[in-house]
Amino acid sequence: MTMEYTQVVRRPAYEQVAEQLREAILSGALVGGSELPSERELTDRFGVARTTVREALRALQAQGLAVAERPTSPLRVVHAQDMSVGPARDAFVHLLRLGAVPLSDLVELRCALEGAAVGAAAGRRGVSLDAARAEVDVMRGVGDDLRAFEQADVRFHLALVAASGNEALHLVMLAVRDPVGAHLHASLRALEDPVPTLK
Amino acid sequence: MTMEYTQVVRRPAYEQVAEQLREAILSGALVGGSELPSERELTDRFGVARTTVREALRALQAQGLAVAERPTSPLRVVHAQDMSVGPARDAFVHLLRLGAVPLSDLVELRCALEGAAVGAAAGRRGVSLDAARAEVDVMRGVGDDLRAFEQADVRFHLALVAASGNEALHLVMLAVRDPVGAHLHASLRALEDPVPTLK
DNA sequence: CTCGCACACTGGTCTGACCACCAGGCAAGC
DNA sequence: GCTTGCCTGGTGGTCAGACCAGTGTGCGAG
Repeated sequence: MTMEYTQVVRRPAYEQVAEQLREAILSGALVGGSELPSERELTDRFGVARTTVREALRALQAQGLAVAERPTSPLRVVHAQDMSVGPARDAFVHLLRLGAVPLSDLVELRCALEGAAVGAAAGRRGVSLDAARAEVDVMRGVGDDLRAFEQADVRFHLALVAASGNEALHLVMLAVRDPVGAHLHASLRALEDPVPTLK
Repeated sequence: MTMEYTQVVRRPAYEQVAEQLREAILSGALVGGSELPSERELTDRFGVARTTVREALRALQAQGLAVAERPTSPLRVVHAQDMSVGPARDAFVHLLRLGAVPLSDLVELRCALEGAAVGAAAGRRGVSLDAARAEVDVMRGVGDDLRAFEQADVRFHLALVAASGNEALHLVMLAVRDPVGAHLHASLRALEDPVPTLK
């Protein structure tokens, strides 16, 4: 018979440790807000060296699943509600800076988000759009101050999605805000200072 | 006079190393697809121990900025076009599993995305919606097979955003797809197997 | 021209040590 | 009583040095 062979997989130990810890956090076995076991204890539990454990922890940290209040203090499991922005936003920032996504696409995405937000907000009772309206007034009043206009604009977008009560919309808007803002800033600077600051 | 004090900041070395490498990648100083310097060389360049360098590399890896083709092979700087899905999708998966974002919100987000996608696709010439239409036909034909229906549905959503040519829409849709799919699967399984598999 | 071995890399892992920092306990001082 | 100050144990941060297992390369033997 023809034997079925499978690819040999060699996964580094630090990855396996990270994987197990990640699963423990996502499954709720490690409660949000609580302290992770100390590095030395994890060393014992997993039967690997401390360096290995530390590499795994750095990965979890980069993904936002573990956070350190202060440097030199034990890592804590992230709280569900704190989790939101960090990693997702970073991912968008990276994508934009790498040029994988044009700015115009992001703006279009933002439009889509807020269209949906308005719809969702309209369907909820007791929702106040005052915050959003206030920003519109600000924008009307700033005149030629492009920066003030832009900032009010950003707050307007956020106020809209916040009113919708949709966490996912809010989150993506938050993630999109910084990259878009950074690009706008760069564009404004280029307008005001025709000579680019070449290194 | 009252002296102005500022908080003392202590940033770990591994973080500073990661920061510098991150900036080098995002700024293009390290070209996408090229190999990162070896750990030992980075050790010399940054003047830190190899363990420190490795912790920094694990962080970059977790963020998707550096990738290893095989384990035990040098890390490569991520290609802009490859960057897209990984980290952002992971972030959504984590958010959903942590319960920070209800599934309904994600579905609503998906609706918004594809509304925008249809609009964008309509504005482009030479765009074919055939792929999307085909999936609709599939969904019409599957009858009671919920799984097949669901898979066609996912492909339909993706085909729509792909037709729009908007990278940002496409990206977010990709990021949302897996988490939504996983939850739907779990729900389906719960329907078919009324007795939850308690540990 | 090819085969095969040695060598020079790479990342992966471990050991064991030292440091700075922080919190708790506890005793000496007010 | 309360404060002050020290000591101590535990934490993360960092280091140097070592070994291993893979991998690619080049050079010499056949």
